[in-house]
Amino acid sequence: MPELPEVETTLRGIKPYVLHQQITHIIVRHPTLRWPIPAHLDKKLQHQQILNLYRRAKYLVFSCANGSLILHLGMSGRLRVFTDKQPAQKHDHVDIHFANGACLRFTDPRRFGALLWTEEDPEKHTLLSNIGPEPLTKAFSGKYLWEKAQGKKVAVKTFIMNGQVVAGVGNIYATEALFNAKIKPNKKASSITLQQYEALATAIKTILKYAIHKGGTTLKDFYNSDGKPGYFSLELKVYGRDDEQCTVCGNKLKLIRLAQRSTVFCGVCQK
DNA sequence: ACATTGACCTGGGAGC
DNA sequence: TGCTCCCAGGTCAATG
Repeated sequence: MPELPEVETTLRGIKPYVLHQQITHIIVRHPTLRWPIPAHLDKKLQHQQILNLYRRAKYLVFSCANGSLILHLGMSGRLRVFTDKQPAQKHDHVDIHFANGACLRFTDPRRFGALLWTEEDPEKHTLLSNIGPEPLTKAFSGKYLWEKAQGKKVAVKTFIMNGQVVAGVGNIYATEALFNAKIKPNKKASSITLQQYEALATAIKTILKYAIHKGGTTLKDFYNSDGKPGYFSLELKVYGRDDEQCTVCGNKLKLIRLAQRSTVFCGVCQK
């Protein structure tokens, strides 16, 4: 499920219940995720306090005195907090229990998610060390994108979905941002002008902020909840709307595939 | 260095 | 009802 706004919303939802709390034990029911959960994770985490909890790209980092847990939700992962006993369902793979009685539960039907342990600076871990700037920081700008795109022949959509270019822009928000910036997704990255990249950087920031704002209204869904979080309350203008009419010009929206990902756009509005 | 494709998994919906 | 096929919000690893 998660794109950056959903991961950010998850972070904000669980933070009040787990930050500064001490772990009593963890239960691993299904250790084969994208990579195996380290066998010694329980021993490493036992009795540790969560000293810091933050998001980098779509990764969540739980820092303790002796190392850090790096967690990714993959395509279908969820985290929820329980304070009462809830029987584990089919895809509830990991529980992290805290001294305050809270249980942080990781659920992931497709098991593309990951829980890894590192004892170095998490930023130096191979998964995090080559990631581009966070899209909601000043370092991410139209000028940055334009400079980075020089000599790049990939489609502009594929370019902005590359985590080494910018962190955490997934298929939905890439598709939507390109529509808002009026850029055709299959154009070569190097052919996009500085002015267009400025519009694109602005569109990415605006839509991510808006989606996080929307997600913020559903924070309760991470606590003692069986229901699905309110992802996608966002009104999407093109994603998933192929063959429907463009909301701006009425033209029929087209579906193409770029780097094996569905891509919807308006052939009239996007140049 | 860059670009493309395969791989990892399960579930849900369309079509027959 | 049930089978087969295709698709899904990610991204690393291998290959050209």
